[in-house]
Amino acid sequence: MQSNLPHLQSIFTTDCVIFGFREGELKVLLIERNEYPFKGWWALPGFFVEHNETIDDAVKRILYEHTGLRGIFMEQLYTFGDLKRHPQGRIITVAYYALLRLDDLKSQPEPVTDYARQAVWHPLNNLPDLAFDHRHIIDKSILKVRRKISYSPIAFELLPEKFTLTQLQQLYEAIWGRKLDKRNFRKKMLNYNILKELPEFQRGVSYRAARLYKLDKRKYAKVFQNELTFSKD
Amino acid sequence: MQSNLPHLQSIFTTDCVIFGFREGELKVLLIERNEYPFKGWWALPGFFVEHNETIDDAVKRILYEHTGLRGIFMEQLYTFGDLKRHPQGRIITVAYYALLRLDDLKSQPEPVTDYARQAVWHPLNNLPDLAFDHRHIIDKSILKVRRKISYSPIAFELLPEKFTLTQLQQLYEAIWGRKLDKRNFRKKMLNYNILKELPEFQRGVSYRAARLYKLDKRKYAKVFQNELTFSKD
DNA sequence: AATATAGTGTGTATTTGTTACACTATTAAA
DNA sequence: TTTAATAGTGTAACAAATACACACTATATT
Repeated sequence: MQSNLPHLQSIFTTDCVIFGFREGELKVLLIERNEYPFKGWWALPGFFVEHNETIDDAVKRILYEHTGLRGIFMEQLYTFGDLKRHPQGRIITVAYYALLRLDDLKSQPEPVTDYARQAVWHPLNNLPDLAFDHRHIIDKSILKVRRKISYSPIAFELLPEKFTLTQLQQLYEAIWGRKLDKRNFRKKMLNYNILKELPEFQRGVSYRAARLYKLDKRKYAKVFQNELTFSKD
Repeated sequence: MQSNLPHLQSIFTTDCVIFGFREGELKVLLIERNEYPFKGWWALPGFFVEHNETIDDAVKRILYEHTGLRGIFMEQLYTFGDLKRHPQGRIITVAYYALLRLDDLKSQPEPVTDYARQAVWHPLNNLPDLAFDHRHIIDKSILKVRRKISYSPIAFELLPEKFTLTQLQQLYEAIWGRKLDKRNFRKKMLNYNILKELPEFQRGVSYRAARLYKLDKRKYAKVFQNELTFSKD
């Protein structure tokens, strides 16, 4: 079936917007392309989808290659099929976004693939020019994440297992791009009843020791039964 | 580029969940397939995407072929790429949903295409068995529409230009599958400030003449600047 | 002609959620 | 030990969502 109908054949790829959070700001993992077109440009990690491979599987592969991790939160974003998005003909891309705990990374990401010269975390607010329509894809991802964290607290996927409420608030502020009221934020978060207060405190980061919390996954699942996808199989 | 890399070639299609609203219930347009596989089964209208055609364009084509109308509200839903969704090999489908004013239809839909034997509006609550994973696609569409009408009043796309608040409420009730309080519904809708009260009344439908409203498109656009896509170019 | 019915139409009280706002306790660094 | 930075806490005003009860009218049935 693959070869009979050449005018119906299409090549397609996935591109993945991988978000991380560090130093109070959102980061995106970009690769420097080592292939034409756009050789030397920054781009989203992504690759072709094989004809015997699920799209999800292709994304999981890309995530693993770039992070060495499995079980990363990921979700399909949108499929882009403009005729001119790729200079060499119409290539469709199914874009995903993923949320990553940067603390889980052992080291700086080193791309296993050879289509990339390097992979670097870029602050979202200061992105270089990007290949193809990748800037557009990132913008669309942010909008999605922004909307989604207001009805499903996926933000936790960006934090270490144990976190302070201040960290959580800074994360929301980074995603929404505006300051939040500390007391109101805490009230609301604790009212969700999905956080477990830990006996421990975080020391050394700030002047005063800060209470640590972690996500209560049972209650979390109860309240937000939206099927969240993770890149582990 | 199309023929060099056979293992990267995939065939893909779009499938379109076309919703309508009549007699107080949501309807979905289904076709009876005239081709194998699943010949004789009910399925979503959809077709192959040509390699020199935008996905949006393919959907617009399908919408026009089945309704004779342009300018229908449509939005991309999700891209399905399971290996087993099509018995003859992996065919990716980009699913869209569309909202249609049934009153705009001149006549019963007659498929121009010959892959369909007939096209029939089915009540959403009583669907036949469907080909492929089309049932799954429909379910996902409903969830999307349900969520979307709470933050963006796309429901108007299903109503005639002039409508009563009762009709609007019945539509919301059909989409959400639950009764709403009449007074609260009216209050909320009128508070959006996107409805224009008409001097006219609707007679003959109910015992009492009912006030007609129409959408104030300027204010609507101001408040909900979410890029809504319509199938006109 | 009387009556039942289904639909339209309106206001208020209650609850719930959102926002605004200021001080003390603790720790680190000078 | 003094200074500066951050953690942590409660309440009042306001806005929004919800619950709730009744009056009116056109039509259909008896």
